[in-house]
Amino acid sequence: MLEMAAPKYLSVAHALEGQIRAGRLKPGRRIPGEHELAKEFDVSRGTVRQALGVLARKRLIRTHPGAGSYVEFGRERLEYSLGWTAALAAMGTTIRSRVLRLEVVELPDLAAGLGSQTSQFVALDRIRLLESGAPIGLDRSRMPLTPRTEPFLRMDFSAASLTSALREAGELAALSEEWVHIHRVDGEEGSLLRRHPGDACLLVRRVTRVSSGRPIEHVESILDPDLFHMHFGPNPVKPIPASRRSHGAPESTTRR
Amino acid sequence: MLEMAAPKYLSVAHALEGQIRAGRLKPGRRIPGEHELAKEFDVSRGTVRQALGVLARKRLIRTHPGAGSYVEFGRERLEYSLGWTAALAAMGTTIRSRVLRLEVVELPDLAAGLGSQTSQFVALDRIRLLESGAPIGLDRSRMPLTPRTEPFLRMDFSAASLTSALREAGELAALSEEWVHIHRVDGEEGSLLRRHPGDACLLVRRVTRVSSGRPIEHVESILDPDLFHMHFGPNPVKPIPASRRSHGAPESTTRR
DNA sequence: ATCTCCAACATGTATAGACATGTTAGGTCA
DNA sequence: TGACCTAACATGTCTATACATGTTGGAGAT
Repeated sequence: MLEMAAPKYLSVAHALEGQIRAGRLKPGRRIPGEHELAKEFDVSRGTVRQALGVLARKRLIRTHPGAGSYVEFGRERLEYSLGWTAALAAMGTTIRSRVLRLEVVELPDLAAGLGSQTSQFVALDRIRLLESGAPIGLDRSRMPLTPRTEPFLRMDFSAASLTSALREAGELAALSEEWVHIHRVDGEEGSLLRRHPGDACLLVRRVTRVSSGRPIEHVESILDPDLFHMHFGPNPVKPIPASRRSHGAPESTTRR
Repeated sequence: MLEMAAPKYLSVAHALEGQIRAGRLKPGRRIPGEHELAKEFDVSRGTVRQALGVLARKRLIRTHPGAGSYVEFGRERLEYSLGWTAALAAMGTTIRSRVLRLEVVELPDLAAGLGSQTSQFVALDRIRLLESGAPIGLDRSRMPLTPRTEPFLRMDFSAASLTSALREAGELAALSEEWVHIHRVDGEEGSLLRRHPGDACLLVRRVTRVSSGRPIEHVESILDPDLFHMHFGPNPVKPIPASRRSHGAPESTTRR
């Protein structure tokens, strides 16, 4: 069968991707520049730029104006579900945290959503960085302001664990609930995470409660999607209510 | 403070995004064409195309060669965690399924990973479509081939529920486990889902087992990330092992 | 040996033009 | 009225050129 020719920019992207995945272009190393690739593939520099754009969106390369494009393939996926400590251990390295914000804020909507008795929260925002300085995540934690959490305002959370701080304050986590979205970063988030505005990242929203159901933490984490995945379970399968079962409704009610 | 001028293509993108979010460019409607926008903003058509590329990557618009670009803002997010049936009900509409593949395949690696006694699986691939025909997800289910699942090979899964079929075959789901990733679609997946290769989608991998631990289904679902999110819990928080707790290791061991 | 400067590299942005391919609407014909 | 055809629209791809901005390495001075 005669295969329709792909556009040149996709052919170039495919060829470079093949070299990256085969290890001929190695992680951390610079790939040939745009002008050089244009000569090599006998295409225009614009076509090369389009191809590199494809590779950049696949997170195979990262371009640095003035310096060149570097291979990023080979980064290991990390499991975030158990929090940063587990991710840290799995990576065999340390991560640094930089506190972006630590103050009291008034959030009535969040209070209503959580069933919190107070609408004042300790707001702790941190960016997580590899030793190299590369950002890998952004955390926005909100803890109801109580006598137990008020001392957090004077803690150094670049070095301290919030989970530990909560525990030591007597706030024993018993129940958590999570939502996972794809989140497209805005300009500020993009700037912090070294992403382009609109880029897709993993957003995990977690609510933690004590055994009585009182919320102790609400956190939204924006995670590098090429570094992290989520893992849940094993969990019991929730039985389907009998009324729904008896109908035996198929997933699709429209015949193809 | 003197603010550095954004590139023209970002200014154009921002202006159009503002119109979309303000409702002046309405969902489903065509936006002005590239030539018209070039005149309107007094920039080149290439600059307009770059701006539209930004909006396309943000899923605010979708372009159709020859026809124009249409606004997509306003699509509702759906929760996938309880499966297609729940998503379907929440949407207040039906979805159609198209079977792409239904056959027996040999998958020793998957068998090893699942602890399955057989390395033969019933492979059922389906694409999920809205009534309009728009694709919203892609499912690849693998069921160990047993006398109970062998009849699946002759079932019409464009209309039938796999979950129901398993239950009616006596395979009672008791335990499930899930992983959530961002997945960048390849050419074939992109073509099926009307996405560009490299686009980020939500990939949910779920393993379901009966109470004895025997696996009955392994499914990978690729979901439109702008339509779906995941929800987990409320679940009990797993206590941290005492040995780790006693060390009191902070999340970050490196002081800023 | 170190510092400074600058040329030569890199990528980013913008423009213009040409051609390919897809879609649509209107005119013509049966 | 419906079918068909085609012109005029749309976007996609490709090329070339020019200029802006960032980085790097080497030469020269101290």
